[in-house]
Amino acid sequence: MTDIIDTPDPLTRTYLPAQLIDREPEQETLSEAFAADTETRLQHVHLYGPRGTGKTHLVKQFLTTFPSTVTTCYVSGRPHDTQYKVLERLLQQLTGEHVGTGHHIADLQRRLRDAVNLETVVVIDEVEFLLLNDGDDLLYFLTRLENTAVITVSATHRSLEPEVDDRTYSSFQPRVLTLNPYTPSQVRQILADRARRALEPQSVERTALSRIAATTSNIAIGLCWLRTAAEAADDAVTRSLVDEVQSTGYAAYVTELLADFTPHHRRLYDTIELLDRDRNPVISGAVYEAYRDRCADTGVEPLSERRISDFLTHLELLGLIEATYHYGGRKGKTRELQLVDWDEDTPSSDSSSEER
DNA sequence: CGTCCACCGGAAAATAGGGAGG
DNA sequence: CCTCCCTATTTTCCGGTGGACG
Repeated sequence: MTDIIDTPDPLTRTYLPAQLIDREPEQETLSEAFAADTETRLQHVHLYGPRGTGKTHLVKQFLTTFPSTVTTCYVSGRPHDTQYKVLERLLQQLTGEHVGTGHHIADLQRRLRDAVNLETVVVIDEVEFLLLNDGDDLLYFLTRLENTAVITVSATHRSLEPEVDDRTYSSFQPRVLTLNPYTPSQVRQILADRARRALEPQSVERTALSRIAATTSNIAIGLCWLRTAAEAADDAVTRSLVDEVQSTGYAAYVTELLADFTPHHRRLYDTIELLDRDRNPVISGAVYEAYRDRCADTGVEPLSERRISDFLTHLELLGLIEATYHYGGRKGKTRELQLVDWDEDTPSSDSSSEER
């Protein structure tokens, strides 16, 4: 049993490649928005792109291009889903001071206002979680700050206009940037690049990558899948090995996504996965009942139905489940839930692997 | 045309924690 | 230590929804 993994880093989602593949136009647009000659006022930007299109990488890469006269901050709205948490994080990044809990929001806002005497660029990644949980107060505050440009990033909202108050949007007025999903050949190229950096030379079959690329355009899924295959490989990642570990790879992706959430999120997801075996939509009430039973089996105190309703929305925002909302009608007011079929067009006996 | 499905989702309150000043 | 302020998480409460069925 030989290990074909030399350096695991490039196969993880936190790995930031020095060069992004096929995102030059977007990098261009970003630089334009912040070009020195566009008046004195910094421009706000909203970046939209489905999961696994390289939003976070693009924006992090972009932050490194600023001269030292500009301060940059990066915060993700997923763990930091309240105004308070984001402000706390920003203060820590800007001034190094660590504020605990228990202070007034207005107090943190005042301290932050004092801290941004230099030009500052603030990125709020996965902003949909912040908006869902705590509304747009923070966005209103930040976009009205002097010397500060805000870059919001979302995998779910193409525009934030319908999501925030009019007064917030009017001070935000972002330039909107959209990332399109990668094409299969781009996915293959990106995965090949990562594999070359992480694995032994010649250890990945070309058709193995094609198989992944033909199944998903989400790079994060692709990476998990490839990594899972590489970990299981004896001496090479073959196409059949990739087929073999397909569901394990996706499971690893789910686990990675849910790692930032509570064990109840995980339990809830597992519950739906079980109910979804027959691929029929299931309504939220039934999901809650099954969840409660599951808790009873494991001796865990279940959360309330209202709370779980919010957690279902989280899973939906993560792109793990699909929900059809019924606001009344014969079915009453409810949601029909289903796992996302991420590998819908998985070719069971495929002969049309793209080759070039 | 009235009724009913079934829980969405807003609001308030309960609970548990921390910080600052007396 | 007490008091009074804050945030965070979860529970409790409940009005409201609209198409199909009778």
